[in-house]
Amino acid sequence: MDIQLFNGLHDRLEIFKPIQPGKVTMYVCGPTVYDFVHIGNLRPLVVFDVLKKLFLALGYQVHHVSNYTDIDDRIIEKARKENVDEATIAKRYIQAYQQDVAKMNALLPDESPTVTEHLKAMITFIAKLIDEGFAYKTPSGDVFFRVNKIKQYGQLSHVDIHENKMGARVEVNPDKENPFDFALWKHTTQGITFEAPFGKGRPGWHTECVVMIKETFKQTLIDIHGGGFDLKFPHHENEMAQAQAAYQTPLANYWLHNGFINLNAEKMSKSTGNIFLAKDFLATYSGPLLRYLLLSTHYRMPVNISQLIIDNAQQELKKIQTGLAQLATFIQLNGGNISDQQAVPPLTFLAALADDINTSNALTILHQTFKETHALLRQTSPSIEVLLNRFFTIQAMLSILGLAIEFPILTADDRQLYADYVQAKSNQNFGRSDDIRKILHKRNILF
RNA sequence: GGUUCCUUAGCCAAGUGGUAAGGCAAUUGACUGCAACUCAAUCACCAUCGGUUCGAUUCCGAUAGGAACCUCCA
Repeated sequence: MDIQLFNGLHDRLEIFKPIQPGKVTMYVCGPTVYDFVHIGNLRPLVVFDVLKKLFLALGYQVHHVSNYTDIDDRIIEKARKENVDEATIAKRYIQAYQQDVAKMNALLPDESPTVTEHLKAMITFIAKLIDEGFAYKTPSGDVFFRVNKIKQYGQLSHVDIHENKMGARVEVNPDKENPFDFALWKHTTQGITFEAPFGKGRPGWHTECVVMIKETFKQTLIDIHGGGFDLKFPHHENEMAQAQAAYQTPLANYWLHNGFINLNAEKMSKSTGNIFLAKDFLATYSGPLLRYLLLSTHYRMPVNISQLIIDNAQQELKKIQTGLAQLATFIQLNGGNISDQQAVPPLTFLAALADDINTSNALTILHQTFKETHALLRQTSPSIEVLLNRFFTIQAMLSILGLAIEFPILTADDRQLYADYVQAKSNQNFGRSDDIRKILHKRNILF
């Protein structure tokens, strides 16, 4: 099955062709660990997790890397404020992030490199760019990339370096040869600093991903590079420019960007306080709910979050939860054995996801399957074998979508209680049957 | 100013050059001891105005409204 992806490099849908047949190399820009992440930070996590699971389901071998930016001005600032070192801050928020990832039921990347681990390689990389004339040192000690040397610059984000509209909003550093030139190395004496042949300082953000890709994949060109839309410029454009300079490659063949999550129809922003931290959402609601919310919209479209929309999604998710629990219960009460079993999701389901990760359509197929299954359950004596088949099919779909939906595994006590319930009802002892019903309802067995 | 993008029923949302998937909510009916669950049925002139076309929600242009990026940002 062909996978079609919207490639931001060419702004069109393209059939995915891996560099090596059957293998996918995928790098997703990870969080800067200076604070707790908000729910928007979790969108790329979900999008690329589904894509990864699709690749795996289709038999690809996936090498997935996602970094932590652990050297950054905001981290340094926070460390100074709290009077601790930068590593303490980074460690704290990496741990917090990982807890969120676990709750979102996302597969961990195969590698999660950090800037501090790859500093030496970054310094070597920057030195090479200077040697080859792609970068220059300014009197103040910064090292800038020379965008004029890259004829493809602007390919990804459609910026025109000759238009020179930059500086309309921000004062341009007079040391820059071109306003679009960006820092590879910042000379500084504040916060954590590192020794380099071109001076004491710390690396700029855009270099880390280029270097980490080379270091982790041992390749200068990978298949997929992903991240949020806002990363397109300047971050990804600048990564690509460095790769063009150092490796003569565009760094990745497919550049994927997810849309934003808005809160009450406004961009999430710390300064305005319009922000929903992931840990708060996950504590108030659940991982599956956030997953469901994100999956119901195409990944390139914005998602708006409001109380109304959350409530709505909760209703929808409840249907799936109820449906799965009912199916699981019925099968077990009728002698079926629900144990782990491999099942293949419907072809239509995979095809939906293979069509530029159309999770919305994939959910439609999930809903259809539930509807058909409910119809089966209403029959007088449905085939357990057929129902089991349905159950595993649904499980396979949920697994790719990453929706961790719980269902009951009946204990002897559950079974006895259920038998009592049926008995009480047939004896028209409704007081007792209602009591038992309440217990079974709590156990996710009766509804 | 430059560059992207969006506008589909009360809500969420997919999609296509030949007259609109799916879900939630709602209404009606069935099932039930009563409920719940579930099932069935009902529920859209695809922002506006032009153009191209035998035919446009789908392509092109304009208008209105909204968003993002151009500065750290998922």
